[in-house]
Formats: sequence, structure tokens, C-alpha cells
Amino acid sequence: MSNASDIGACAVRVVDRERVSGVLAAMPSQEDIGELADIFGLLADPGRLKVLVALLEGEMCVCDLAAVSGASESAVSHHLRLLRAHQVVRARRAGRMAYYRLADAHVRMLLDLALTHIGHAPAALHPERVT
Amino acid sequence: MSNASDIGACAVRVVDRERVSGVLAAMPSQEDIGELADIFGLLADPGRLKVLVALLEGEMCVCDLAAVSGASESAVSHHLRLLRAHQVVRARRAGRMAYYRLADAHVRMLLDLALTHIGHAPAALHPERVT
DNA sequence: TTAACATATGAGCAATGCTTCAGACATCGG
DNA sequence: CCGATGTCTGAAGCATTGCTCATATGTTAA
Repeated sequence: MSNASDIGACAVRVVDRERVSGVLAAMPSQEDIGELADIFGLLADPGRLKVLVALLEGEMCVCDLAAVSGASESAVSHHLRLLRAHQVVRARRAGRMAYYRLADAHVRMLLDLALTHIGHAPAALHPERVT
Repeated sequence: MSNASDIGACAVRVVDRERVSGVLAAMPSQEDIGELADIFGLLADPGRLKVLVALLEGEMCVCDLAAVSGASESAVSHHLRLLRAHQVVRARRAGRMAYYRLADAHVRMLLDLALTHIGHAPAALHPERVT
């Protein structure tokens, strides 16, 4: 199968048909692409990005994250809700406080990589800071 | 010590003041955070993400990128315009065709890392594919 | 030159997202 | 028990973004 005609179905011109087929075959599934785009979208907001960078050094409560990111506690809570829903952060409750930490090693690596290449080395390595 | 009045300026409560100061000192500048968020924002759209994943294997013309990403050529052109403005891709003109390639090694690493951790290994390594 | 083609660009519309405001819920101190 | 505190949530307002359509620019072919 994989006839060449199934690509030209829409009004899309193709120059290097062989190449297009190869890339399409190697392309991740629609769901994987969507999920990946969602993760990147979570990193695309300055406020959330600050929150996550702060969490690189260990867990923090909501109000301190608000102080660090400069946003209101409500806004930070909304952000954390999103991050939680995508398994990026995890919450630990201690009384009426909620301490958040990075739950995903992938995001930590993405952040480290990005920070490194922005010239801002995040203090060599992060031994997770035994709180 | 550390008078409560210097941080409590806004309506932001702080629990671990020492920790907040440390994180604020280690936090990248506002511009770096913004620029980083912009880059992540470019990766946050499924269409653009497909385009960039396709470009991992080498340069491609606009119409083929449209075929790969499933979007219209106009939409892809708009995407490429954004990516170009942020130095993520670079264009090579050959007659009336325009061939795009990844211009930034950082983004390539981000994409490789992300694809690896999504379980979809993009064919081991990418030796830049000598076109 | 003219016609067809590949891409680039601008305007306008629809959808999504971020923030604030108001209130809810749970917990601690009295 | 009560009020105060920390966090969470829902709705509304506002901005941003991505798409399509139409058009412009530059290139090749006849």
C-alpha cells in the first residue's frame, strides 16, 4: 500500500514525494505531537517558566512561588493546576500549605538545556537539594 | 533580622524568605526568560512542531512542508516567517523555491530530547544528513 | 512580454489563553 | 466553636495567536 496518490489527495503540491513519504512515516503520531506541543506550551509563559525555574532548586509553597514569579497567588495557582494536569509538577500538602516540586525529569532536562544555551548556566548541577 | 517590610511591599506573603532571595538571585533576567518563553511558544503549535520535526532530517521546500504538516502553504509560510524571525530556521532560495533548514542547534537538541522522551526515538542520531 | 508558478505578506475573523475578581474549601489558633 | 490563613476554583474581560482569503513579489517557461 502507501500509494503515492494518497498524499496528493488535498490541494497540496509536492516536490520531493519520496522525501515527504519518508518524513511522514517517521513523524510521531498526532497525539504525541499534540501532547508535546502542550508541554512546550506550558513552558511558553514567562510566569510559568519562572515558577519552573524556581522549582529546579527544590520544592516551594505557592506563596513563595508567587513572590518569585511576581504574579498573584491566584494566577500561580492556576498555573500550577495546569502543570499538575500535565504531570509536570507534583504537590505535597503540609497542613494548609502546599509544596510543589518538579515531577518530571524530562522537563528538568529541557529547562537545564534551555538555560544552559541561553548563557545562563544554572549553577552547574542540581543535586535536587535535599530539603 | 531581614526586616519583613522590604519584600512585603506588594500583597505577596513569603514563607521561606531566605529561599526566595536565593532563587530570585539565581533567576535569569526578564529578557532571557521572555526570549526563552518565546522559543518554547514557537514549539507549542502542532503545525510548527511538525514542520520542525520534518526539518530534523534536512532541508525542505515550503510546499513539501505543507504536505507534511497538513496545513496550507500560506499557513506554513506564516509559521516559517515566525521561525525565521527568531533564528530557528534559515531559508535558501533556489529559483522560485525556498528551502528551509534548522538554523539553531539548540532547538535541534530540544526537539531530539523531547522526541526521545516521548518514546518515539527519531532514528537514533541525526548526523545532519549531508544534503 | 505574458502567463503560470512558488512563496511572502497583510487584513480580518475565530479560538485560545492569561489575569483578575469573587468566593469556596480545608486547616490552624484562640 | 469561631475567625484567620493558605490554597483552590469558576466566571468574565482582555489580549494574543493562528487560520483563511486576497494580493504582492519574484521567477521560470513559452
